[in-house]
Amino acid sequence: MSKIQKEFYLRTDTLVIAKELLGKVLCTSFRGISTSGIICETEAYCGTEDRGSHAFGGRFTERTKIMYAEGGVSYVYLCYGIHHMFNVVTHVEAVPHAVLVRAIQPLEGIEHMLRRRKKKESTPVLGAGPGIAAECLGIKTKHNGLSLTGSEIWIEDRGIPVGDIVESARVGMSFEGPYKTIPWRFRIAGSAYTSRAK
DNA sequence: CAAACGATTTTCT
DNA sequence: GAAAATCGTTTGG
Repeated sequence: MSKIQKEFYLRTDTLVIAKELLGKVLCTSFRGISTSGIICETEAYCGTEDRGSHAFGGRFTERTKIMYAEGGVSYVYLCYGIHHMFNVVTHVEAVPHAVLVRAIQPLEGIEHMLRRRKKKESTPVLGAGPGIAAECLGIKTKHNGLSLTGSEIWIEDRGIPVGDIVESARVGMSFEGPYKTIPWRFRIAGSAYTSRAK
């Protein structure tokens, strides 16, 4: 197993990074509890031109400033007051690109995931969705800004074969224009662990 | 300081 | 298929 290094995230083509993250293993280790899962679905948010991005138009606030940091850190954001979204910040400093992890296939620590989700075994797709994938791994807003090359959150390349990648429009875009339908959502074809297609 | 809203999920009909 | 749950961030007064 090899942990992905900072150079991976510093590259400038966020779409390529989003696709390459598919099949990688997202790992967390908080307070001695370790969980991990294969990334099955991602979504790219690219900079100030992207209407769907929090950094659209160059917005720079307390919440979004972490997107302007150097690639290789986490951006965790609470949505609808309920769900934690886990993003990977990419690109060099001052360019607000990020990749949202939308779905994982649970690998290790599944019993912890079930406890966090308050489920027995009722949900067949434990990590299929941006909010619940983060919840499975125990990621909360307090983990915003953590380095992905540290010892609490990291991503490994275990050489898992990916196969075909399906591109589609992003979800939750409540505006009109080209960025509403641009295919910046990527998922592993045929995976049962991705969130449902629209 | 108050008000509106969101990169969603779950549950009920 | 539709509606509710729920709170930090953002925006306006």
